[in-house]
Amino acid sequence: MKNDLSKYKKTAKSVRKNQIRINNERRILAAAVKIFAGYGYQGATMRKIAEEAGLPKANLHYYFQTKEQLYRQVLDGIFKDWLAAANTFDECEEPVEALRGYIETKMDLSRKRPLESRIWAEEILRGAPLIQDQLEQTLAAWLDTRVKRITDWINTGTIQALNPRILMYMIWAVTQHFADFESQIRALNQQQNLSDEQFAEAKTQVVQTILKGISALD
Amino acid sequence: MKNDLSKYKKTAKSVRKNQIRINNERRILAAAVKIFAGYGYQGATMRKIAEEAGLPKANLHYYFQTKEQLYRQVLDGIFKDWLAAANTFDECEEPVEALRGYIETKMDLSRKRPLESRIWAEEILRGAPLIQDQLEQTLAAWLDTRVKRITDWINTGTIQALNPRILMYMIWAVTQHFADFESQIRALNQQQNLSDEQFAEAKTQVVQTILKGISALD
DNA sequence: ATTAATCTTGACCGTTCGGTCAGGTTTATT
DNA sequence: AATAAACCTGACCGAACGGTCAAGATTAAT
Repeated sequence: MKNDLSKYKKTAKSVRKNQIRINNERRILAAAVKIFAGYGYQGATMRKIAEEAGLPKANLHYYFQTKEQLYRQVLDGIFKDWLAAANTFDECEEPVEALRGYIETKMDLSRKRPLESRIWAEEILRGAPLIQDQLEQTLAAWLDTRVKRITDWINTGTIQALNPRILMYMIWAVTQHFADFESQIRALNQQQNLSDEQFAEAKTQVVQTILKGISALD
Repeated sequence: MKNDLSKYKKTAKSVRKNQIRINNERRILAAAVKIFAGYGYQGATMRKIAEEAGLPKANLHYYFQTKEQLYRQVLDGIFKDWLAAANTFDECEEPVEALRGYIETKMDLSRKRPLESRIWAEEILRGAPLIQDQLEQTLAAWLDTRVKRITDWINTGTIQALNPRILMYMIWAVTQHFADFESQIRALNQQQNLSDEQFAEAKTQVVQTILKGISALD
């Protein structure tokens, strides 16, 4: 019960966590993202994370009781980022701009946070043992709402008839591929990561191909 | 040196491996595919693979000296399947049918061999530590040749101008997504894997979207 | 200044890992 | 029938794992 948050209710000042705790939790989480992304859940060790964070291993267990709990918090952070990006889907009324904005946001996320994308991908690859509930509830609800929007577009003749779910799977697949398969792309690009120019070209082509593919352009 | 193959050169009959060896290697490899796909390289243990194969753990080490060597053979098998599928790209002269055939073959492979696709994906996710050479040589050479074909199509005006590499990345991303992210798709499909009908629909839509997206249709 | 709460950490623990090996059994060769 | 080659496996090993703990150091509250 060392980390029981109820202890903070005693004084008004400590309703907010101590600065020491805030700093160390942040350091540990940042290190955990790097190590989980680089080695996977099983391959990551508390020792490696501790080294990356510059703290003794026992200190990690003071802030996060178990490796699984630390991993869960990392996943929670990733899911929040994902949902924030997902909301860009609703910013435009019109299908072309809504889809373009969403695809571009997802591409930017892959570019800026590839480690998080890889942790997510590995979790799904392993059968989503820890996030199945979130997928079946939060993600499924999010998808259902967007499926309805796309269905409306189809019914009003704004875009061609298609299965909206499969469209979303395609968008997720392509955008996340640039983060998840980065090492393969690098091996096929003279052992160099995509430059900013190359990535910008990829982003444009992905948007164009998908929008054109569903007859939303021309 | 127990497994040194030179021992088979002694007699004409044993140039071919014994049936016992053939059978056991096959059993172990099949079990290894299941376990590596389900738990990842680090999460997979020789004990789990032995249980799945119905053999004592020490017997695995008789046929495959180390876990890494067993894993390498699994990866080699996957790469061979991948290359076989890749050759369907060259079966048609014409871009629409060449691309359609390749996309459909990749979709079928994801449907029939999802475990292998996931093992491959995890290896890439981890930075391709064991297959970097194959990516940089065999795969890069394969891609270069197909890039030239696509460039010819562009130059003759058969398809619109685009970056052929990015097109291939998109095809790989989308087709493999149906194997690699199966658990996510299941969570979004009432906890049911895609039925044959649903998968057939996905296959059609993926082909249509990509071909239309590069202005190869209509 | 004193006390209480929080933070820090080296040393340690039981478990499981990949891998080894001696010695027995089965199969192939002559 | 005898010999050799190949196969089988329970018991074992050192290393590394996640996690614990007591005791000291630091910070916050009074």
